Amino acid sequence: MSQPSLQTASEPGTSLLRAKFARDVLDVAPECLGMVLVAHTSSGCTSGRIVEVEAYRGPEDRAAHSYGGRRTARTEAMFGPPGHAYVFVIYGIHHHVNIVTGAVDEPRAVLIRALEPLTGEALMQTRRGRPGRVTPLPLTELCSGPGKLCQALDIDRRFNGSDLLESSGAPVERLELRPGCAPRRVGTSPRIGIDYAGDWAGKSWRFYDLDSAHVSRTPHSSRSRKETH
DNA sequence: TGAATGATTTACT
DNA sequence: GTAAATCATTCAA
Repeated sequence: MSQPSLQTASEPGTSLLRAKFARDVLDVAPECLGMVLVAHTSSGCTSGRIVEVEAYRGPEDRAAHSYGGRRTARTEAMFGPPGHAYVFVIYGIHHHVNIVTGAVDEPRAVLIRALEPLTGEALMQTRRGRPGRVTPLPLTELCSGPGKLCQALDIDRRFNGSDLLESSGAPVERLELRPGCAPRRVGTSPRIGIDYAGDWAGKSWRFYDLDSAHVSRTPHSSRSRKETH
């Protein structure tokens, strides 16, 4: 435990922060809680604090797209350097965004499942609004799911493979990950929507801020918890 | 070339 | 509680 946490990383460049993401995805995932995801797009800037994530652990994890080392056009970004984005489409409708972890050729990643909106709430409402809806969505419904937050922040595959840690010289449209404030208490649970993965579905590789009202769902009887300080 | 399948969300009963 | 929406991606042929 001699390594500083993601939250306290301060550096002129990005090499130190990137080194954090080069570690095992199971160590990195809970430390992503509290970090801030910022989306700079042509229509404006939106951001949110990460309050829920899941770890997908490369070739041995049957729930991961890279299970068995499957390296395809879709999963290519997961084999790239840590600190980059892996964005994919699910159900032909929704986008999901991950933070690539581990060394190059280790296809492991942290799925971002929920955010607490910080900036650009009006823009999020516009993007998340459905035709016919008159009243705005509750704040807790804007980014409380992996598909919802991608819609709110206008994240799609144009960000696939992009560097989340390098902001200088970046294109106008970019995704950025910044250090933030770690949660007081971290809850764990099995991952959502991967029942097909057999024994791997039982692993408690979902991590969330126990004190946040912005998680995608609060487990009915989750007793697993751990204090962070 | 074609069939099967989702790391989901939303609306509806 | 159940079901529809909707298509990129994968894999078999």
